Amino acid sequence: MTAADVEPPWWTPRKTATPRRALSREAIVATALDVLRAEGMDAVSMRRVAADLGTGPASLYAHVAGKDELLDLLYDEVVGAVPLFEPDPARWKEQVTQLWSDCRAVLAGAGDIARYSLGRVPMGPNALRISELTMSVLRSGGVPDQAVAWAVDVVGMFVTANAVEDAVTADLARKGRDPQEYYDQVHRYFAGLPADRFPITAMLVPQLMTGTGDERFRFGLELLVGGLAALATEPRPTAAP
Amino acid sequence: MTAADVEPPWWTPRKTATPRRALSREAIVATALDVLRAEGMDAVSMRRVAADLGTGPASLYAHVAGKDELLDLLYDEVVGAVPLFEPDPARWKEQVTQLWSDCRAVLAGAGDIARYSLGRVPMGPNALRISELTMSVLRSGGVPDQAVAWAVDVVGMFVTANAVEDAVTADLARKGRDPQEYYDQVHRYFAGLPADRFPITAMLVPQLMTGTGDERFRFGLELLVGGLAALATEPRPTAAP
DNA sequence: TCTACTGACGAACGGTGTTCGTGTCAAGTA
DNA sequence: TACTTGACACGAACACCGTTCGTCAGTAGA
Repeated sequence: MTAADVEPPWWTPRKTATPRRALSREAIVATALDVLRAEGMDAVSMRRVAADLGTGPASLYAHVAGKDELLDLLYDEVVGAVPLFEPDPARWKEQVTQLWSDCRAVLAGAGDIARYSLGRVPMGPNALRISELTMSVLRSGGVPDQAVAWAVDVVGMFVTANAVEDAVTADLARKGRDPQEYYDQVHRYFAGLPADRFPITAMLVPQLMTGTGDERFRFGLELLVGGLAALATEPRPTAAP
Repeated sequence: MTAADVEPPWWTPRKTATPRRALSREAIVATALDVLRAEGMDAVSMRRVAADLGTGPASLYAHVAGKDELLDLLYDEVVGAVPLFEPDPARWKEQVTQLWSDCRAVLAGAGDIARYSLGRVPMGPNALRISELTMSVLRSGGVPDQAVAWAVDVVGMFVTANAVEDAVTADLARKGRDPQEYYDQVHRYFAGLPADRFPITAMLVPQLMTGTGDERFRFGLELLVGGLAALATEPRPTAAP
């Protein structure tokens, strides 16, 4: 983490720079990340993280204000893995699609932490860099400023919600249940619905059950990017002050 | 509830039709709904619902498989308040916009239960009727079947995610914190960001902070509906391709 | 060397979802 | 009418959770 000097004001600063023992904010976040990847959000508890560090839960509170702050830190650590790049106005549509797809992939690959970030607006340094890049790319494509600002919000929601859905099925798989079994159950349920009251649902069962999560994500992303492109005026030169 | 005969197969059926005492699945869901509206999702616990019914938590498990099932039932009860209507092909865009706005309003008005439904696909009878109507309206507008099927998923996510965000701020207000104070804090944070590393974020602070939740929702909805309209093949009464 | 401070941590508080075993009462049967 | 049956009610307990308090120990500064 090279940008730790940009932090929301409500993140409690480390009390001292020279911890006497091995415990530290970084070690706590790293341990929590291990637990998250291995067993999902439900397993990330203060007690569990403390136990993995060989101590008791009370020890964590010297470095982290509480579980909420730990999850904030954890989330920002996760999205730090999203690859950034230089905006290219000629390829702005491909670039936003790439960026948001990467976000989804990174989030879905780190357990169901996306679920936590849904309500709040992520404002850690890494999340901010992603927002900045998103807005930079959209602006270079000629999307109006107000649309750029709101698009970050809207698409952030969409990406997060999609990652949650992905993580839920991944969680299903980890907990031993076969996701295919679940989908089969849903399929049978749809197919058995009374066709007089749910005619279209019954008719569209094949279409409803088609498509991987990724295909559905691409579909929604195209709707959104297409809508933004329709709002764009002339592409403007590279972002200048 | 007039359509209780359409239920997902994993909802545990009531054990008997003649409960000996006042406890029943309906009474449990109704009590949970009261708690949800009054104090939000966090307050909806087995113990709390049981206490409000004048009994202990163990008593609920004869009527409900567990907390997950209770929340499933609760969610479907909530979305039962969304008003339905007859599809009119000439006004399909206004109709979907209306329907999804109503969904958001109903969800946001019932605490933060939207948070729960994010991962799973809602399949209660009331949620199914909304899906059916959505697909009916989209199809009447000439949207291709595959796009119709996926749109239900995508827009469902969008609406739910939006309702969650609304509910979070509403929850903030209920818990005594002034939401304006929070927004001011965010405003100051954005305004204080180093302009050399976050030039666009700094530049767009006014646009980022503008707009009510409803305005932002409308913006995203227009992007999605516009994208769907662009996919429509049938001769459409309104705009031309 | 002494003092002040701060991180570590055992113990406990009040909460959660869920299960077990037992009690109790209403309906069905003889 | 008397008896049996079985579903519902529910107290108690289990295994967790986040968080706080008070104490202890060891280091940094005077």
